[in-house]
Amino acid sequence: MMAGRGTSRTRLSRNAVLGAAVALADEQGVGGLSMRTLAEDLGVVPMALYKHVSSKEDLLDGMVDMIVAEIDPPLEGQAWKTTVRSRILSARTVLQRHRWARQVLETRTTRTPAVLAYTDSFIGMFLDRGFSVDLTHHVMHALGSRMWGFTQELFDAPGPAAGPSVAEDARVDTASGSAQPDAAQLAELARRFPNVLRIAMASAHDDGVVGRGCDDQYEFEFALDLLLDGIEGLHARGWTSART
Amino acid sequence: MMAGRGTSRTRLSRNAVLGAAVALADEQGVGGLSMRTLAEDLGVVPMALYKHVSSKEDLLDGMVDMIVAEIDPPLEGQAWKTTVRSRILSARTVLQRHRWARQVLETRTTRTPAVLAYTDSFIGMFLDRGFSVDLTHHVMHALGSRMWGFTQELFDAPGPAAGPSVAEDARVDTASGSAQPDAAQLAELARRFPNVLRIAMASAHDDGVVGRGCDDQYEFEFALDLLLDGIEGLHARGWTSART
DNA sequence: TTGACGGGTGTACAACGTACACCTAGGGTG
DNA sequence: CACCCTAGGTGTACGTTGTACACCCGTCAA
Repeated sequence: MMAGRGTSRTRLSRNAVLGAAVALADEQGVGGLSMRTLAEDLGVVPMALYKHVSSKEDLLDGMVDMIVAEIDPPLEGQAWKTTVRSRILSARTVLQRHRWARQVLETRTTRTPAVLAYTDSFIGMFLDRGFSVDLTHHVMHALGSRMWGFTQELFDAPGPAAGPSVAEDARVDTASGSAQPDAAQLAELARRFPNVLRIAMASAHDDGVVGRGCDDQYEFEFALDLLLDGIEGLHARGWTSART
Repeated sequence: MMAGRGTSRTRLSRNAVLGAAVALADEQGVGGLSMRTLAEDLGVVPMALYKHVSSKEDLLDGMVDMIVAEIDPPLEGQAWKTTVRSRILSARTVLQRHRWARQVLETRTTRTPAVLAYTDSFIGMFLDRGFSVDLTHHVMHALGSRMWGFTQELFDAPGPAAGPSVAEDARVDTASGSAQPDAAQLAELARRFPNVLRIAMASAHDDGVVGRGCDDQYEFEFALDLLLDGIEGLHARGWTSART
């Protein structure tokens, strides 16, 4: 008796759990997503989830991975501007579809492989079209808040994510300091995320291609001035959005 | 016995509570801020806080108000660009000083009077320098993510915040729909936040000064294209940040 | 047949936000 | 002076959260 509940007792899986979590967050918001509500949603006891997800943090990381996968791949054979533009707009529609995502992303500290892969591909759209590493670096910072809020902490401590699934016990942990990634990890990193590495290397030593290393303040002002200069131009020529 | 704890038992106040909360969040992060830890910090029992703060939500709103007050007022008698630029940079240093703020702002739904006042003054920097309502509208959207993340939900449902202190039971509440602000509230609103109102009115009926009403998608693309055009220019002329 | 093991269960605990009843010090009024 | 009213701090208690730990069962390899 009490065998299942209507539907046949199909086994759970990490994907099933993540999928249900995303669906639940979509309709209830992130506030309505607890291990208990999610478990009930799956017709299972709360602790069952921990066989597929190591913690709620891990669950949220997995959910982010899922929606990152929804972002369209970059267009092929188009001008950089077209490609970047459509990619960003695709990311935006994904974030619109999952309105909890912005809030969740804001709290995430671990970069999972899926997120790194997206970032890497994103950087590639510039580098592959002949952008300099220097300019690409600044452009990524400028676009960050549009892509979504990954800002300064992108390039320091790239260690955490190397495994084929989710990093095991990886956590960035305030002031650990001793987490030096070993050579094997670095090599794996270089193979899978070459563009990230190029950018990271360039900003590591300030004698490199990038003028003054990675200065948050500078990055911020770079993006800001870009906006302001554009605005100034519109204002000067009496721009208006109306067809008039 | 147990009268106070070293220091004389000074009475609490809303400001004292908020100040302690900000200080605690500054050093512990928002995760380390609970009603219990905050109470202990103040040498008081948790429930005592509720005499000065109606809920934790209210506490967070108050904390936001506190740091908004730290942002410098706009410069007088300067070009709009100088004024806006320095104001945004001031806001940025405040957010750097209180690193929990970004995360908290992302979850806030109620706009308190202090926040509205800041926004209003911000809009004024453009309007007072001769910017059109139309352009100012779009510019505010474009700068939003830089100022901080108030985005589309700025202009719909302006009701909540009218009282001299914090709005009493105001909450935006999903799909309430029946919360029509009465005339008195509107008048008060118009008196204290005239610029907000002008922008809001303009986007309310699409025959107004703003071309197509307030279309989120359009706003997003507006800001995006501003950035992209600027980037394109830099790329074309081989821009680099190095002194070389 | 057996034994290991992947995966669902049950109980339990600490920490959270906060409702509710209570007590108490201090000050305005008779 | 006696009064009591009230602003503000206290104590207890409840429901909800994440999750540790022990358990148990169904499936498959040997």
